[in-house]
Amino acid sequence: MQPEQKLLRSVSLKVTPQRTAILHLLRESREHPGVDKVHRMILQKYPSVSLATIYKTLELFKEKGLIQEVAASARQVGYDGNPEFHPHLVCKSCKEILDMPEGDFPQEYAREASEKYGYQVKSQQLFLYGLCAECQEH
Amino acid sequence: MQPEQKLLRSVSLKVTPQRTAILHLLRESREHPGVDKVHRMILQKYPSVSLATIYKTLELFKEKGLIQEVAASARQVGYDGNPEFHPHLVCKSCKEILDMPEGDFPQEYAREASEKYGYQVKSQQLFLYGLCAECQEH
DNA sequence: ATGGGTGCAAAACATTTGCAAAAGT
DNA sequence: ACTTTTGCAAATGTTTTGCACCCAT
Repeated sequence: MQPEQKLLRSVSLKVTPQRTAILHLLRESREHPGVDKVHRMILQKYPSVSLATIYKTLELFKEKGLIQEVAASARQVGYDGNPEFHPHLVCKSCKEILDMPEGDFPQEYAREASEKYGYQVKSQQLFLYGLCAECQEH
Repeated sequence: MQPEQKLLRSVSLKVTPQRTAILHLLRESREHPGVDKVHRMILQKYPSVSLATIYKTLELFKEKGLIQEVAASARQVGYDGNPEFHPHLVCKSCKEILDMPEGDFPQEYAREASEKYGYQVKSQQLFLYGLCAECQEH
């Protein structure tokens, strides 16, 4: 059985081809596509999937913790099939979002948030904005 | 002369009451209001300012580096009158975004991005999501 | 005087909703 | 059989645009 099907079951969601495909897509790809791009990619295999389903599915996956939403900016929101928190590199030119899986998140900020502000920190996001190697040359 | 007027001049923008008020608002407040909230706040002093002006002005200020856009999530985008990069605490319950000005940004990630991925890092954002002290009690 | 800025209304775009039919358990 | 999910179309919400008038320099 595909790992996506196991994952869907594990959060008590019904297994449908659409869901399996969307989850598979996000878990495989190094990209963090937005709603529209996910739709276009899914359309290649399932030509009748509607945009509304993509919206509903991504929201659901996010709630269930299967994926994470990556808001690099107001106009660039992507979805990451890896729900673990890891830094993201965002190229301002080509807009690609790259994972930087190495290195744990710094815990000192979470500790400071807790000690100084009484915050109960649940998750973190670190974005590094700049130019990727490719785009520096052009 | 108000510091906002100096700032506007320093980036060669004409000084208008609308711009002065918007910039002042963002620099004073601890909040990081979104487009709509900025509009409502400005409306109290200048009842005829249009939403379109708010959009145009915020975009312009961002380009000029007078403010920074803070995208805590796809549905929560705010504007911060302090363009320096500092960690942000985001309460998932009350949606408030709090600055955490203390502590420099970790440079190790930027260095790693540069060394391993050839990135030229221009800026960073760190978000800590959780519950603020207030919201933990309710 | 003139170039840039503003407000309005319309256009474009993005997201959400309700519902009937289809599919999963 | 029962419930959930899907796709459609409409509704809603958000952001952008073009343009005439106004204002800061």
